[in-house]
Amino acid sequence: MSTIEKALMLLEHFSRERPEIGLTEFKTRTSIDKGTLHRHLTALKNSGFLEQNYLTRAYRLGPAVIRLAAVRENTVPIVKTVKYYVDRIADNIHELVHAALPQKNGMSAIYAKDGGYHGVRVNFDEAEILPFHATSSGLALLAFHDDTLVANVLSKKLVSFTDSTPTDAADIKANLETIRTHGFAFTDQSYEDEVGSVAVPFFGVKGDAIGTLAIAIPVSRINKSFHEIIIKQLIVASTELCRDLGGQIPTNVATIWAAKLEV
Amino acid sequence: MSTIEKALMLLEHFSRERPEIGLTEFKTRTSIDKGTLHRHLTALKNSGFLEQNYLTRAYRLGPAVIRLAAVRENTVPIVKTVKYYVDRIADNIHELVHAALPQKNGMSAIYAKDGGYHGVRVNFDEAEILPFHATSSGLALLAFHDDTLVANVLSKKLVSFTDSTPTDAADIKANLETIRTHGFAFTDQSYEDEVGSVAVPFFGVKGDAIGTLAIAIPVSRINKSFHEIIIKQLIVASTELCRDLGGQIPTNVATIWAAKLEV
DNA sequence: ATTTTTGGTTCAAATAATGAACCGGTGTAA
DNA sequence: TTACACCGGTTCATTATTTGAACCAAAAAT
Repeated sequence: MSTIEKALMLLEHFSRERPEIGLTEFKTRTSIDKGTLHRHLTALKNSGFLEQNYLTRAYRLGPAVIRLAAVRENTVPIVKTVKYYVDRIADNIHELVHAALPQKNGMSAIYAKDGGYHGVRVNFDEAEILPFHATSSGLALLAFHDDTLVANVLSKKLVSFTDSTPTDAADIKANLETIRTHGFAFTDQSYEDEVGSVAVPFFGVKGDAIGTLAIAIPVSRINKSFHEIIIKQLIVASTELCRDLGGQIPTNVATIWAAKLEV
Repeated sequence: MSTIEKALMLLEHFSRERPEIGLTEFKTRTSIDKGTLHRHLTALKNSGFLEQNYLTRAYRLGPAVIRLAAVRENTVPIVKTVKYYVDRIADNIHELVHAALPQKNGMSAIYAKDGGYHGVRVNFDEAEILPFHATSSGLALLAFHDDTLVANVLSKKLVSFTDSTPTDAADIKANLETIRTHGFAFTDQSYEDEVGSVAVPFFGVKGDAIGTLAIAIPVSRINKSFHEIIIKQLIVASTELCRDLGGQIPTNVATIWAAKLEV
C-alpha cells in the first residue's frame, strides 16, 4: 500500500464520537510507529486536512475538507438531490429515513430525517460508519456492487454488535443472493437491539450501486403491510433518484422492482 | 516535501470551474511526471478522495470528502455559526456578504449571502480560491495571522487580476501595517473591476486570525458613511462570532475596534 | 521528588517513489 | 487503408524517501 493511502487511512479514525485524536491514541489504534505517525499527521496538517488543538496537541479534521466537500457537492450534488427523496419518504411514513454512500469500511449516512411522528425514535448519528455486514444499507450496497468489495468485506473479521449480527461469511453470501432476487435488503436487530431496517440501492451510470436509501424502525412497529408500504416507497424514490443523478437501474433490478410495485 | 503533501496538493486543482481533470491535463498543470501522477491519483481514488468519470476517465472529487466535512462541521461548527452572522449583515446592509477560511493558496469562502436588495450584484462563487494579496479577505487574514504565512505568500509570484492589483511585496507589507492599525482591510477593484470590498478577521483561541467576514460592493455604491456602517457591522459580528467559537480577540485589536464603534 | 506518559526528533537501514521509455486503444486526417 | 497524434496507463532500474528503534524534553501523575 502506498504511503498516501496509509496516511489517508488515518482520517478514517475521526468521527462524531471521536473528533480529536492524539498521537499516542493513534498509535494504539493503528499500531503504526510513532515516528511515522507523527510525520504523516504533520503532512496532513500542512495540507489543511488536520489541525491541532492548541492546548491538548490532539489532532482534528481541518478546514481543507470543507472546501473539498463544497466543490464535490457542486460537481455531483448527491446530498441535495437525495435530501428531497429522504424528506418525502420521512413525511409519508413518519419513520427515520436516511441515505448513505459507501466508504472504505462501511456506509456513511449523508442525510437523515426523522419522520417526527412517533414517540420512540431510533437513535441515529450522521457521519457514523455503518458496517457493511450488519446493516441493511451495507447489505443492499454489497448485493448490487461488484464482487471484489464483497470478497474484501467478507475476508475481514465480521464484528458482532448484537445477538443477531450475522458473522458467518457463507450466511451473508447467501443473504446477498436473496437480496438480489428481492431487490431490497432488510435486517432484524443485527446492528442495534430493537431496531430493524430496510434498504434499497440506487445506481450510477454503469448500473452499479453507488448508495442506498434506508429506513430504520423499532421492531415493535414492523408488520407485513407496513413492510410492503416501506418497500414501495423506497423503490419509487430510488427510481426517481437514479433518473436525477443520471444513473442506470440494471434491467433485472428494474424488472423485480416493477413487479413489486404492481402487487 | 513529503509524498503525502504532494499528492494532496493535487486536490487543490479542483474547483467549481474545473470539477473534472484528466491525467494529461494534470500533467500540464503540475509538470509532474505522468507515471507519478497516475500513481498518486490512483492512491487518492482508492482512498475515496477521487473517483473517475466512467466515460472520459477524468478524475473528480470522491465521496470521502463529504463524510469528512460532516465530521469536521460536527467538531467545529464554523459554517453553521458563521451563517447566522453573514445572514444578519446581509439583511441589514443589502450587499453581498461572505465568510472565508484560509487554505494553502488563498481564502476559501465557506458561506455567502447576497443582500438581494440592489439590482447590481457582485458575481461570487463559493468554493473559489480568493488570492491573499488581491482581496480584502486575504489581506485581513494576513495582517492578523503569523508572519510566516505573510513571508510565504509574498515570496511567490503575485498574480495581477486588474489594473489595481497590488503586486509589489513592499507595498503589500506596508498595507498590512495599515490594516493592523485600522483593524480592517479594504480593497478597491484589486481583484475584480468595479468591485470594492471590506473585511475583518475573526480569531481563534490563540488570538490568531482563523477566518474573515467580508463584504463586496460595486464601487458605484461606496461612500464614506456607508463605509463606516459596513465596518461597524463587521466588527460587531466578528466580536460575537469569536465569542461563539471560543476565540480570543487580541487586546490591541479589541481596543481599536472599541474605538471604531464609539465614533 | 520520582516515575510515567505525553508529543516530538534522529539517523542508518529498508523500502517505496520516481520518471524515461514503452504499450495499446481511439480518433483523425491524409 | 495507412499513418500519425493523443489519450490513459504500465514497466523497471535508479534514486530518494520512508521507516522505526532509540532517544529527548516537557508535562502529568504518583
